[in-house]
Amino acid sequence: MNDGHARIYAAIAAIPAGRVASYGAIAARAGLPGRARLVGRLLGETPDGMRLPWYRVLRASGQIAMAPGSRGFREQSRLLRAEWIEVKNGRVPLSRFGLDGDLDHALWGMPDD
DNA sequence: GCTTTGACGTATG
DNA sequence: TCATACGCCAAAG
Repeated sequence: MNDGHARIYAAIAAIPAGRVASYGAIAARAGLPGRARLVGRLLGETPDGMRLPWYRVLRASGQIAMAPGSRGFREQSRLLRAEWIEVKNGRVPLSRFGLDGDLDHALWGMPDD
């Protein structure tokens, strides 16, 4: 695993519970602006057993990236709702659950920057 | 090596 | 909100 992967994993792991982030935001956070696809590809390769909140990563539109109705899609919806994140038609309102949304959570929850 | 593909993003109409 | 176009780049063939 290279440094880019490690930073992407770190960025994803830094998303607070009950919050979601976009692929682009993760890439930027990992120091790889414009490499949103790299984040998606990496998650596609990530084994299910990986201890990572992959389900908190959505498209910039708030849409779940995986095919509607697929196994991953339903699993992601389930995990999100388990954290009180609202999922309607495969989509999450970023205005409320995004990192800079209305909820009174601390941003990123990571004090190291 | 070249082409295709893809858990994406932004701009534009 | 939907569609189209273009940028991006690592893997797979």
